[in-house]
Amino acid sequence: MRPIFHPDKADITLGAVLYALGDPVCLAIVQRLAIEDELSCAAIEIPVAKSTLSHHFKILREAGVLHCRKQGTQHMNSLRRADLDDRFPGVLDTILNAADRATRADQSVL
Amino acid sequence: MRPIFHPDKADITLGAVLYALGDPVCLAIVQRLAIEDELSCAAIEIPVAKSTLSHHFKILREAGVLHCRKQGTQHMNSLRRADLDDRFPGVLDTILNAADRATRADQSVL
DNA sequence: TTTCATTGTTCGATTTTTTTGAACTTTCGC
DNA sequence: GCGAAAGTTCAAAAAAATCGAACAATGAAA
Repeated sequence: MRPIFHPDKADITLGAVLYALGDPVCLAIVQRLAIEDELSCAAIEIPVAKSTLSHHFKILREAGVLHCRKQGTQHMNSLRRADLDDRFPGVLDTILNAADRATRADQSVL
Repeated sequence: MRPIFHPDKADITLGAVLYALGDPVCLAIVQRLAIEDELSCAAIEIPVAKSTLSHHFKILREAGVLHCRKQGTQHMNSLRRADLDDRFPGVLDTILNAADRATRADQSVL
């Protein structure tokens, strides 16, 4: 069981973050995490295979978008809000804002 | 020669915009357009095949990120800043801002 | 008006990426 | 220990990106 990798704040690249947010599954995960604070992988109801979801969480984690800690058999995920805001001010917030409005307007990103 | 399709402002979706911006080639195009105002496809020096570039411009255009008008044999492209800002306030600006800072820090998105 | 060069699109093939189910690991509760 | 729950890994299948070649459209040159 090797430790879970997280990039240093300074190593977070805009390209990786945008690539992640550009994926509808990842964006949906981020949207949920924006509300729920901390979630296990299983807690996110998205119609994709377990292995696919696992892959997307890895993308987000390695991009520096979320932090993951093990708790028993679960992986608890949370947004790295402070790090992202420090590195790319406003980016996450404006996107979440827009996503939220789009969702309310019944135009889900999925 | 069929007319060039552009989505109405109201039909621009965040998903499509983020998908486009999440692609390094598209992001590079948008970055250039943020500075240059209007550019032909050929004016953008990016190391991809002509047909690939054409494809990326189409992605951006159909996502509502840029507008394209024909001028002779050329296709002149420009950002749909007002429409994007109206629909998703701050999103384009903060991303361009972050991209610009990343570029200056020699961490090109390409 | 007949070339000819320029600009960009379209098409089919190739390569790359994404998605998936099955098998596996880890951890906890019984 | 045994079995269930939560994720990961792996190899195969499906989907998407990339490319070169052929094509269309326009303007310029002859």
